[in-house]
Amino acid sequence: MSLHLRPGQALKLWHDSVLDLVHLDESGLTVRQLSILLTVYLELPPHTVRGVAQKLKVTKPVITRALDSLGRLELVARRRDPADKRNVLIQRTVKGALFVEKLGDFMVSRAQTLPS
Amino acid sequence: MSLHLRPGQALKLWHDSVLDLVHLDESGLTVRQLSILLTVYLELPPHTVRGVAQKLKVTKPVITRALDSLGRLELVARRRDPADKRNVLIQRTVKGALFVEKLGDFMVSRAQTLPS
DNA sequence: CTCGATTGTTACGCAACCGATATAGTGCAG
DNA sequence: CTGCACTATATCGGTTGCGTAACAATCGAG
Repeated sequence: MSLHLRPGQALKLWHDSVLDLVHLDESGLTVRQLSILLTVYLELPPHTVRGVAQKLKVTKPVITRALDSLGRLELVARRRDPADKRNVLIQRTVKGALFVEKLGDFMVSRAQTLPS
Repeated sequence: MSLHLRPGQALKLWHDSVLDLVHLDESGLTVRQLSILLTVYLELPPHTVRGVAQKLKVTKPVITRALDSLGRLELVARRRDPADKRNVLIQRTVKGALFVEKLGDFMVSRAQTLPS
């Protein structure tokens, strides 16, 4: 089952959800950082700097710096890969999980108030 | 008709769309700037600095600076309100309209590929 | 006309981000 | 063991964003 959405509905949904996010004020976030966060919490582990960089099509330093920021906010954590110590595994945190969950709730809630 | 969406679906939809936006690389954008952009293009004019600031619950300088950036990108334009010259009216541009339209298309397209 | 209120902008000091490059640590083939 | 490939991070100069506070322009009541 594919979800049918008209452009106007889609944009309003995005707008409303982003507005909720801004109000949450945990929102010094960049679009890139948000993208990294969602990738880590929605896609299957393990996540490495290189892997995420490829997915977003940005350079590795961009990811490193974003992880610094997200780490400061305790939304993700870093751990060396014991198997290959060159790798850094990006891990989820309780705070990050709650944050992403809240984002999902916002969007679900906003979707219900969309005009037909 | 309200749109039914499960949290998992909603988050994946957000993730996929944001990823498209990042790839678009017009993506030095802040979440706040994106929020302003969508507000200007989805809500009924006129839009003033003060009005948008209230809606996002941020201070006016934040809006002024965001408009500087968005203006540099030609995604919005500014015009003095002839009726009350203290006001600045935030106006849409061709480039901005195309950009927002693309965002909507991304999201619609992504919605169709969501798992049930 | 005048003065207080309102609008948007600018100035300042600080922190964060960017791209590009250089570097340190690790793995692995030979 | 040696050298090369690969991972992530650190460093550099420059740009941009932030919050707070001061500011100029404009309106409108009295």
